[in-house]
Amino acid sequence: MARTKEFDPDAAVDKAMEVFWANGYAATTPQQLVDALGIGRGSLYNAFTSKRALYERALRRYYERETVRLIQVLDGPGPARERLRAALDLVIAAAVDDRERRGCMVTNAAVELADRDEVVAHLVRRTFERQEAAFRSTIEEGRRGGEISGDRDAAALAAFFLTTINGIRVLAKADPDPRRLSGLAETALSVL
Amino acid sequence: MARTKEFDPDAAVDKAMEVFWANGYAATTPQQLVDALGIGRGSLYNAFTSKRALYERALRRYYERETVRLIQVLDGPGPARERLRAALDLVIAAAVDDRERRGCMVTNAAVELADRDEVVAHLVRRTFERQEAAFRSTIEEGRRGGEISGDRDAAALAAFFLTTINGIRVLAKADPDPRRLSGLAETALSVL
DNA sequence: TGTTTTTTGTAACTAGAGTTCAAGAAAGGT
DNA sequence: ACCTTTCTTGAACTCTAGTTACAAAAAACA
Repeated sequence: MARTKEFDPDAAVDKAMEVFWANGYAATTPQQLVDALGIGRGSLYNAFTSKRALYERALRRYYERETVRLIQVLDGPGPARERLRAALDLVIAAAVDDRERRGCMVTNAAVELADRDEVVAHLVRRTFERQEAAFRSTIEEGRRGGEISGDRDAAALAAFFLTTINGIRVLAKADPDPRRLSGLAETALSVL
Repeated sequence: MARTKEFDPDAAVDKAMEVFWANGYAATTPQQLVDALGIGRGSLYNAFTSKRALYERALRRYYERETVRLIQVLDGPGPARERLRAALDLVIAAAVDDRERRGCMVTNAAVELADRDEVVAHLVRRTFERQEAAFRSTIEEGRRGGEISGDRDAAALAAFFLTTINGIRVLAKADPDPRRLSGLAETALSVL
């Protein structure tokens, strides 16, 4: 019938994700992609159509791979308050361990592209919505269990936490100081 | 002695600032700059050396022009608490009124370049530090006046507000909904 | 008015971006 | 074994980025 692909497209998207994540969209060149994926230019374009299309797949992959981790922590077991803390700690740990300071690819996409690319904007919004929803249900649980008092509504608090993690990612780009970032988490949690 | 420039370099930097602000660094082309500044390529490079150098000047100009507004509000008259609210409102109003969703050029620079460009990182840090300092002294004033109770230290709160405004700017890139953003300010202020 | 110095506009240049294409190679069905 | 199809490689192509070179012009001042 037909020749079979010599590379694994799924693995290739993972590698492309790393490149775009580290460099952003505009600053990434086809050459970098070719080098990182270890395939020829022809195969690259045959398999992925265009830089733009590959970026989109990479961003979706990032969502599946990285973004869910936050949600898993929030949806996990344990007291709601501790889960919220764990979620912030996860974001901080990711920023601190990130030697190249690539940050979060969704945050990066939001800032670099969301204002000019409707598809990217949509993807970013979707990601934010899911994270926000996870924050929200955790807060609601904590409220029901009497663990979280306060009177502020859960939706507002969820949006607030989403803002906080994005703010942390921006600050960490300039100054990924663990102590400073931990203090931020502490302060943010005090709204509860 | 020598011929004089036909264009105003200061005004040119302002225009360059607008272009970089709207498009980011990598996505901005010399052609766009030439068009926006209304000068020839020769003059552009004669006066500003390189795209990179012009970007740096544009970013510094942005700091002088836009960033001080926040600080002015915080350093202004009135009760500390109201000044903090006014500062958040300023950020939100800027985001909402920003039809092109260019966001804040410093936030954009932080995300796009701070991880690879030490000079930009330094500029961003400097900007953040000043804003943070303004938040801090406002909080300390409020504390002294008994207006702001709480026990959390002013430095931590200032860093927290800095995080919040950057988070707001990221969210606004994807979804600049005034109501949502106002709720965020409300929630953030409740830490006091 | 001439000299000097800098600007200006335009052309030119190199490098690489982003993509396409032609020719051969593997896979599998008949 | 052959045919078809899809893959691979690598060269090739176009276009523009980013910068430089240069000749003409124009302002300042002697």
